[in-house]
This record gives sequence, structure tokens and C-alpha cells, in this order.
Amino acid sequence: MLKIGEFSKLSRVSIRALRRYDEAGLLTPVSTDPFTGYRYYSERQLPIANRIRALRDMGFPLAAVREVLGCYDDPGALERCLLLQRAAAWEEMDEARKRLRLLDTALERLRKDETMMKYDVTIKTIPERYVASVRQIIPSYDREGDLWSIYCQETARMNLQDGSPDLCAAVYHDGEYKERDVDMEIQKTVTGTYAGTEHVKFKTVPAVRVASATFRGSYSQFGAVNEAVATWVEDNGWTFDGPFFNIYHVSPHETRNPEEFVTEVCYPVKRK
Amino acid sequence: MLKIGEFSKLSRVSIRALRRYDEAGLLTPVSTDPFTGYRYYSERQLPIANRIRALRDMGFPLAAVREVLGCYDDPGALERCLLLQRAAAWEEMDEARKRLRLLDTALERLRKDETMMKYDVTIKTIPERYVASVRQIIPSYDREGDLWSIYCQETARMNLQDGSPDLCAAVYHDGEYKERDVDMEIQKTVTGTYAGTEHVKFKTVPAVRVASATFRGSYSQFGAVNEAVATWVEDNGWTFDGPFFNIYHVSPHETRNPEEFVTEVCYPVKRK
DNA sequence: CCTTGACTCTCCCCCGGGGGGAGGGCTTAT
DNA sequence: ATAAGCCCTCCCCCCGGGGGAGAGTCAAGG
Repeated sequence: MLKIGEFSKLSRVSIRALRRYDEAGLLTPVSTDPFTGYRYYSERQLPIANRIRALRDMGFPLAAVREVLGCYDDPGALERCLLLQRAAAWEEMDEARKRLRLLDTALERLRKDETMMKYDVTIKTIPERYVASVRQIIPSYDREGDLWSIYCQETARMNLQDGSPDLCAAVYHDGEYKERDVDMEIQKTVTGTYAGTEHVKFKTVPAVRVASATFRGSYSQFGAVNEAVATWVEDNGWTFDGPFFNIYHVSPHETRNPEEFVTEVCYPVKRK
Repeated sequence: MLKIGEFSKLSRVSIRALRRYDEAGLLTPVSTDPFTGYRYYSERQLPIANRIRALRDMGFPLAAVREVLGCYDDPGALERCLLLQRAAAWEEMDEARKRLRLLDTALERLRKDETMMKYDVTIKTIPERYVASVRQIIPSYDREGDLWSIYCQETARMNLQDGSPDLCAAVYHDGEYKERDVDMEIQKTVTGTYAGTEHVKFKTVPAVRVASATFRGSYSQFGAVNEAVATWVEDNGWTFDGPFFNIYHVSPHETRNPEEFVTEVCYPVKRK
């Protein structure tokens, strides 16, 4: 019979861990003094301690170790457990690899152009939303205001309720950059049910996963932001999947000072 | 001014997380009602929320996020933080890769020969120990007992104190397998200082990292265990680094029943 | 003005695998 | 008998939130 300290030295498992394994039912001492609580182990438990070490080294959590110890005689069950853990380990490695990739992208951006770090790109899922929408071909990008004018005119008397979240967006339906005659759509979230008008249509926009960057300040930064997002998307193993759009969190509607504009650029993406 | 729920929807950060970020000083609401405790955010904080998301996606813990946010203007400090986190992510990936390798080895062993899973190989560090030792060339492996006889005879009157941990080991100094005239050493841990005798020497054995497997039962399993350990060592990217040895946890000295023997096989290793 | 429902607050417990330490009992050798 | 060294249980800590309780607040509609 070995006291816990001796068994700890022989098995190279800390006393703390041994007590925890006892508590978890992984490695119960062959006897425990009912008065003093002293745990007494046997040398024949050394192989079990070693087995637990081996399983812990493979990344099994304690609960899974217990399960595996219980089915050590059944090669089929054992293999299932190992495969399950293998999948978990693979997943974990993949997560770390993705993080590494993000960090490398950030470092590269930092070295190439220190200002590019101003824009932080993240992957998000934009939830489904119900919107009032106006879509038209307009002469050029800077005539987006025309669409908002149409929207305001046609809905002025409809008493629309704001949606939640309450936001305004502009979708660029042309896949490529065009100088003239661009296909644009504006969207405003609303709550309730309404009949469409001549130009204003109501619809549900499905949830979409996007690469997003939010920046503050004048719209002259659009070019740099778009470039930063596009580079990031390429570098991190995503690919574009639909027309990109902007969300106007603070727009000329709220303030005249361009320094206060807050705009979120969203590129729908999917895994390459 | 946005209430926390609205800001949560716009930033796609959970309310819980926002409260935690406030508590951690990462993203303090622009104002907090001193009576109700309500947090009020501004749209201009959306880029910061996005930045936090981006850093969290890279795996930074909250404390590091705070630090990074504080030095966003200093490209040098920023790069140091990113490199530090890069190293951490790489480490994590490497850990996961090692676990994956262990699991693959185990699966392969399981498929090849289901009995091989009986032996669980782990990496341990055997701490430094002070021992009485007898080393000689003996005719064959099964004459190990002769060494123990010599040990007992020469130390019978010395009143040796057991060491802690109290263990017996046998070291195989021949690098290769030999039928005859093998160079063997036996070791017994002791406490105190003694003068050596004709055959018994006292010495300190330094700490050593080993691949170890502990098994119960007759010594006829030696061959299988050695093979299992050797294969494992190869498969997991280690290489041998010194003569291997056995530790006898339960030996013929304690019991006559071979079923009760507990033996640990140790191969000193280093990273390939 | 009141109600109602949605929102928000703080506080506590949970996850894993122990580490650190307090406070107190046990053993064993001198 | 006493001191040193073991051992016990219990509590708090890490990390980044999630789940939920219980209570207070805000806004819209009757």
C-alpha cells in the first residue's frame, strides 16, 4: 500500500491530480481510511495511472478518459472514442491555423502600409431583416441620394415603423466597378406589413455571412477600405459570394460633419 | 445614444460580452446612468467593437486586447504584440498537431494489433535520484539476479536507508541486443552517504526524459512492450538518447506470482 | 395615470484541470 | 513528548463568457 505522495512520485502524477481523479472516479485508491480519509494506492494501479496520462496527452477531457477506460476491452468502442477525439484535435489545430493566418495577414498589412491597420476586418453573420427597398439604375454612385429622395417621397404618408436594428444600407448590384449607369439598391429596416409603391418594395433579406469592416470618417476612404477588405478576404481563404453593401450607422442624415460618419462595409463571403 | 441591446445588434457582440468588455475596461460606454446603471453607447464606438472582434478572432485574451488597443498608434509595439500572439497561436497549433499524432499512432496500433493498445506510452521526466549501483558484464539477461545477490551481500551490514521514491531499476548499457556477455547495471535508490564497496558504487543519476510504458504481468511480455515503445517513439517524432532501463515496481522480491509484477520500461529520448 | 411587455441591471453558478494556500489532523522518529 | 513531514478538506484563482434569478426601468397604448 502506497500513500498518495509515494504513488505520486512513482506515477509522476501530481497529488492534486490524483485526488481529482479519485473524485472523478477515474482512479480510485484501493482503500481509503474512513476516519482519516487517507488514500492508499497499490503498485498495480501504476499501469492505469499511465494509461490516464497517455489519454490526457491525447487531449481527452477527464469525462472522456473515464469513458475510454470503461470500454478498453471493446476495440470498436475504443476506436470510436479515438476517432471522435481525433476530430476534436483536428478542429483545434484548424482553429489555431486560422488564427495564425489572421495574424499573418495583419502583420503583412502592418508592414506594407501602416495605415491599413486602421481597418479591422471580421467575419460576421448579418441576421435576416425585413426592409423597404428601392432599386434602380442610376447615372453614377454619387447619385445615391436620389434613391433616398424617392424613398422619402413615396413613404412619407405611410407612417412606417422603424425596424430593429434600425439601419440603412446600400447594395451595389454590379459585380464590377462601373463609372456610369450603376445598379444600386437602398434598404431601410421596417416593422409591420405594408403595400409596395411604384418604386418602393418590401421584402425579407435572408441572413448572410459577410466580411465586414467599420470605419469612421469621410467617404473618401471607401477605396482604401474596399482594398483592405478584398485583400483580407483573399489572404484568409474566403471567396466573394454576392453583391457587397454598406450599412450607414452614422450618415449625412444624422450629421453634417463627415468626420462623424460611421460606415460598415460588408462583402458576402463563403469558404473557398 | 444607443442602449446596450441596440448596440449589441449593430456590433454583433452579445450583451454579455459588452458588459464584460465594460468591466474589463476595453469598451466603456460613453455614458452610464449613475442611478439606473444603464449603459449608453455611441455609433462611433462601432469601429472599436469591430477592432475588438478582430483581435479576439486572432486569439488575443481580453487583457492583451486592452493592451493592443492602448498602443494602436505605435506600429512597433503593435507588431511586437502581434508577433507574441503569433508565437502563442503557433504553439497551440503545434500542441494540437502533437495530440493528433498521438491519436493517429494509437489508432494505427489498434488496427494493426488490438493487443498492442495494452501498453500506453507517455513522455515523462524521471527526476534526479541517488542510488547504490552494481554494474557488470554478465553472461545473459536472465542472470540479472546475480547482480542483486552481490548487492545484498555487500550491503547487508551497511544499514542502508531507502530512498524516496523507493525503487529498483536495471539499466541495459549495450546499445544493441546481445545474446551473451551483456553490460548490465542495477540500481536501488538510497538516502544518506555511504562508502562504496568492491562492486557497489553510490552515485547520483541525473534527471532524464523518457518514453515510458508500465505493464503488469510476466516478463515474457518484454519483447512486445519494447516493440510497442520503439514504434511509438518513431511515430511521434522522438529519437533515442541513451541506454534504456526498467523500473521494478512489483518484482519477484515482493511476490511470487508473475501476474502481479508491475514493471515500467523507460527509453531515454530527445526531440528529433 | 396605469398597465404591460420589453429591456436592463446586478449577482451567482457553470464549464476544465488543476495551482496556491489556509487550517487542522495523522504518523513516525528522535 | 515533540517536531517534521505527510495528509485531509475547503476555498479562491485562472479564461470568456452562457444561463438564469430577481428586481428595477423605459416606452407605448388604453
